[in-house]
Amino acid sequence: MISNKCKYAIRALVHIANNEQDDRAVMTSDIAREQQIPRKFLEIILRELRNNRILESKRGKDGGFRLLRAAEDISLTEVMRIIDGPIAMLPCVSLNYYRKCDECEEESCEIKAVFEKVRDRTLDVLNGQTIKSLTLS
Amino acid sequence: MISNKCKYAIRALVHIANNEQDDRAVMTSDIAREQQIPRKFLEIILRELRNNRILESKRGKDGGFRLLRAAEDISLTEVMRIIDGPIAMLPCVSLNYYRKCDECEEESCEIKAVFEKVRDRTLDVLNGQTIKSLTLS
DNA sequence: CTAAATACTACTAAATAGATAGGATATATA
DNA sequence: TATATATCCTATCTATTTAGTAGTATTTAG
Repeated sequence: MISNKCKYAIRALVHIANNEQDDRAVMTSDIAREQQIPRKFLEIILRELRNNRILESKRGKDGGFRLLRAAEDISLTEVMRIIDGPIAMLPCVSLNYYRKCDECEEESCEIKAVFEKVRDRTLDVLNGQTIKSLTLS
Repeated sequence: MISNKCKYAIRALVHIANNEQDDRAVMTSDIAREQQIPRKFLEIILRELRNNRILESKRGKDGGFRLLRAAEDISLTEVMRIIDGPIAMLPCVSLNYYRKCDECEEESCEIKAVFEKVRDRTLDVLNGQTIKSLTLS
């Protein structure tokens, strides 16, 4: 399962992509209202996306958030990894968050191969997806 | 990510499948030692698998656990669902643990379709796997 | 100056993960 | 029938993660 936080992050980014126009930033409170996301929690999420160079922010009146890159250059996997960490089902088959298992030798691990395949099929689907491909247009 | 508990469960079942012979039950302490799983934690896991009709147990001296069904009739997904619950990445695309999202209308949900595909590709891999297919032989 | 927005720090409550402790119960065998 | 040995069961524990909330500081357009 992905976390609620991650689902919120994706929905927020899609909302921003759908509502960015004329260089106007999109406000947290608008996203929160329309996407039904708790506002203060959303603040944390948007700041995290900004810290990871997915969004840029503008403070003060007429402030808000904008995509830092084009929507088609923000991949779904990048967002998921920022918010939830690894996508793989086992640490020892993770491409971006690899960690050796404590109790098994990898050469002889029976279950590793299966979860490598799961990872590959999962990424086959997710790698093609961007914030752009999730928007209405 | 699957939990450690789930990984332990899979490894324990594979161990039992590899070591069942002459109708002798396999003891918790043997599995714990050879698979490097904390013994008391493993007890809980094995009992849970017994309660879900994956294993049968025998108490007292010469006691232990045996597979209740043939190893090729115990699917990996069944074990994963018993221990960890849903396999899907969103409640609203889960086949066995479906739950509606609070904040989105499913007909117009942008992200649902992607995670349905991930679920299908994941199950393509996992459905073919059984405890038998993970054993040495 | 002021209203309105994000930034930041700190805190909280509930659930889950990953166990451990200790005693009750069953059973093979001497 | 006594005993050693195994599972069964209840309770408890600690740390981490999840999902937020509260309150204040800072920035900025007008």
